[in-house]
Amino acid sequence: MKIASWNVNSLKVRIPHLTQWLADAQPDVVALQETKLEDAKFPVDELTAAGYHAVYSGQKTYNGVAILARNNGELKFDDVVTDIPGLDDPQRRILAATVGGVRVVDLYVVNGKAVGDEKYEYKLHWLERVRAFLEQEIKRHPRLVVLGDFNIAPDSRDVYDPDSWGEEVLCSPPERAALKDITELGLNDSFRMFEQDGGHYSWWDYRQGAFRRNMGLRIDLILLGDALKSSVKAAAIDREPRRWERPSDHTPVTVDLDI
DNA sequence: ATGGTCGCCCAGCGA
Repeated sequence: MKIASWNVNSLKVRIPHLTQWLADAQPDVVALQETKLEDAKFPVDELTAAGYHAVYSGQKTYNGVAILARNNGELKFDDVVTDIPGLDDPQRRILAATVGGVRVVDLYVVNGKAVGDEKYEYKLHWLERVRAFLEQEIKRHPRLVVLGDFNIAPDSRDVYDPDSWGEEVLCSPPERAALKDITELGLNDSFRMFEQDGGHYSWWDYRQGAFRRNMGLRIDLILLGDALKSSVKAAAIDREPRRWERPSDHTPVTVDLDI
């Protein structure tokens, strides 16, 4: 089973990129973030034509998450969750579903704007509520995959210039501690199971030719529950779609599981 | 030295 995560930064704009990438990469399950679409406008027909069905939790203009699964007759969605205890949140950032025997939790983590901003305080609160939810999820579903745009670079290897970035938002110690509280539930950063070096990023700012200069961050993660660790055959970042015309600022990340 | 790009839709915010 190949599982992917991609922040598409508007599914309406990126549907050609998504359908091309689905054809190229042939993933079984794909978590999307920043769809920026109301559910009534979700591109069901285009995705059906591409061979995928979907669950989605969207809103106008901002946020929005979706999970796609290949239409091969086996990958049905069960136990869909869009809201968690302790977060009465109109922002559509969380979507959980069971598919193919795997529990998938798609997250579009709050960006936080700047350390100390009220959005930053909300980010830390949001992450704590998500941690509590995941603690319950992994008990019920040991075969747990938590993936998405975490808006946190786990350590300095995940930042193009850690000295200049310092302890700003996406890299601040409290954010990294909140992520550690999640990974310590027994959720493993799949990319780091295969690659220890820095310089591998999943997001590059649209400005300053950041992609061309590889000035990026690795903030899109696929965390695998301990029960899935022995099944992982590969984890990768696919930079190709970031090279295409009118790209998302994020590129897809993937894992291959032998299940 | 300052501001630099997208996407939402047309003003300015969020990332």
